[in-house]
Amino acid sequence: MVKKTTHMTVKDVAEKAGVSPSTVSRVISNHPKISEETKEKVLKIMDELGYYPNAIARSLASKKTGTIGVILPNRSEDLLLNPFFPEALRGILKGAAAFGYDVLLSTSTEGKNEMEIVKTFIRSSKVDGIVLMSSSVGDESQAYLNNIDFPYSLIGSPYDHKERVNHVDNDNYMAAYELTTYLSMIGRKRIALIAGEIGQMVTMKRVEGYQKALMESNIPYDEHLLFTGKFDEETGYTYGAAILDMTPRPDAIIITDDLIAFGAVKVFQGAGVRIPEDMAIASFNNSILSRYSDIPLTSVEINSFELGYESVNLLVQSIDQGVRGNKVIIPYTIVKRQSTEGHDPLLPSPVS
Amino acid sequence: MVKKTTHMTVKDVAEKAGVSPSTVSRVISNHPKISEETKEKVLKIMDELGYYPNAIARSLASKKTGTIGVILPNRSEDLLLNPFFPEALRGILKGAAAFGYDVLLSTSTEGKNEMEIVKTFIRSSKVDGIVLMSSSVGDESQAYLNNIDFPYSLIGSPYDHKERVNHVDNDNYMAAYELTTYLSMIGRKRIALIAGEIGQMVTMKRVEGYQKALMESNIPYDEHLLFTGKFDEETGYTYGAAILDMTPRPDAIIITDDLIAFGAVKVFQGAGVRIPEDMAIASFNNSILSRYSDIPLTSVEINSFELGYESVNLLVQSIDQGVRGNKVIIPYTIVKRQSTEGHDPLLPSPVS
DNA sequence: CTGAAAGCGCTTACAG
DNA sequence: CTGAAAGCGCTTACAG
Repeated sequence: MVKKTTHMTVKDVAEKAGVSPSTVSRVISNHPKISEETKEKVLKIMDELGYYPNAIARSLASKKTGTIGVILPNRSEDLLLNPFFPEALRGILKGAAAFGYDVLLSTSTEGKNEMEIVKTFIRSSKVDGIVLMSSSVGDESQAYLNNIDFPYSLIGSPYDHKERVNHVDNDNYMAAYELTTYLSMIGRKRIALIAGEIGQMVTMKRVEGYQKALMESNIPYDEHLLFTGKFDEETGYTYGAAILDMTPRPDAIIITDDLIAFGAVKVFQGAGVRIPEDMAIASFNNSILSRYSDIPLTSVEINSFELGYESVNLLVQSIDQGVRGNKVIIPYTIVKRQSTEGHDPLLPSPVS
Repeated sequence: MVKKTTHMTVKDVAEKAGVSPSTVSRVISNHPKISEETKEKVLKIMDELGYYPNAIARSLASKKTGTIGVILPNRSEDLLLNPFFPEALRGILKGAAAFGYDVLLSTSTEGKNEMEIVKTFIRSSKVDGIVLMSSSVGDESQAYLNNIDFPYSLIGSPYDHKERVNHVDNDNYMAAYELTTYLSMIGRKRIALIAGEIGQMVTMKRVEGYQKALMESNIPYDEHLLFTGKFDEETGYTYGAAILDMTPRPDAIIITDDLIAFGAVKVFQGAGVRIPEDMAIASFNNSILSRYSDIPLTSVEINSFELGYESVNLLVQSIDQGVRGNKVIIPYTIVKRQSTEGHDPLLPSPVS
């Protein structure tokens, strides 16, 4: 066991190099107007001494932390089951690395709501900016951040003040529109929609796209075919069963998440309903689940990684240049599989 | 848009409350020997002023950050596809919240190796302790941390200095032993093993348990039946195909990760090999994939969440009380499903 | 139980 | 291009 070496400071380096602490500091931050000569010299000493700048002290003096705060939705199941979050987080981490930031993650406390966490991050001066990983109607965090004009970016669409909020999203309206139109094109007449939480902006957009497509396909919108629950399997069971019992029964369902879709598929399989012959199913997120499922699911690839990466890009612009209201749209792709297309289940499913 | 309120400081609070900054500081940190009276008074002023302590300044003065650093494996695919990491991370976040710590996540830089990230976290004084999410043989991070005696805990088993390293793990030796024995009991004679990366401690342990069980079941260990690759589907394809071509062909495979197992299953299905009749398959992690798969997989539930949670518990003890060498074993469960048990695939698969 | 003082390790106008 | 000085907002022996 080696003794913990007492930490070197700028002062130590300065003395050894025969310069002032200010100069050492300038070398650390790569200040432009410092002579190559002294820079080299100081750098050499720093290396010799094994010096490394204390980030905390730098933060206190400079009022920059080099850290971004990432707010995960507090409902912990999301992080667990829904591949969207790890995948988007991976994009965020990649982005943070690329732009030279560290990532502070919100810790999921039961009682505390999201806004409390945001407030704490900011008031304790631990972060330079914030990424909000989901957006719901009337979101308090967004309101707070807009109000104090703190740099942040949003994965999803702002519920308000769109012109001021940096955000990255898919065109969920179009995605749902296209998906619905596709189902109509393959001959489906009664198309139901099972959505995750109604309060989410993403849900709103998808419902709108769905309604618009129905209208253009001359299928009357029937509010009894619209179900909203949670982003879990349970929701799929529940509404799958409800749909099963309807007369006339829908012949297609759009489901806003693969996990929900699984619940529904299970119900239909149990009841001997053939997919896609009797019931076409199309969902969102194109998670690994949708590929490996018993019946591979048609699903919308939303490119979660890109969503995460770009959220950091936007945030960094917001921090460095005060940018507000920037918007990035990430393309989606509808990946068609057996649950709508049908094909011999013994053949390997199309890998996309 | 409201002007960003200039931040209150201890000094402001002190003046308004008619006490010294020292006293305010003691109220903040809930110092024991402070009179209830002054405490109340100061608390009230803090509230009135909307004061919130600056965490950075506290850190600098106190040399405690209230933050733990979590090191994700840098191979980014892991985080993406393998449900172990998000689930363990969820446990870590929960633990951090419970013990009052924030979580700083390692950002995945291509070039930087894990130890560099650990070093940077520590030398920049950004964290009080570190959680290492995986352990491999000859792990440099562990060596470094042991050497400077910095508080950390490990998910997995230390490759060295077991007596000094706080760690939390399953009994992977026993898990593999039991799983192998089980396959032998149901009549399998040639049991292959496909493992993730050989350098991982977890792989070593499982291989040992497997070998021991074979011996006790009077099945000769055949090194040609041991395959090591990566934690991905590809590995499953490759070695699944290799096993398919063997004569005599194995009649069972233990696979150390559900994702790898999927690759293998796909190969066998494509070749018309019946599972489990011709080939029993058992894997690890009991991920959501193993339940939803075409053929539900027998898999070992390792309780990733608990692993994560306990790693933080250990770490906090290490930080606060200087504890070293504590060890926690998290129980595992073998969840038996169709891939070894067989049953009518039309029946709903057993949910566990 | 409370205060005055020094200090944590940097950065940054300011002046030259 | 470089240095002296003040300061970032707290904490913590020390003394009383």
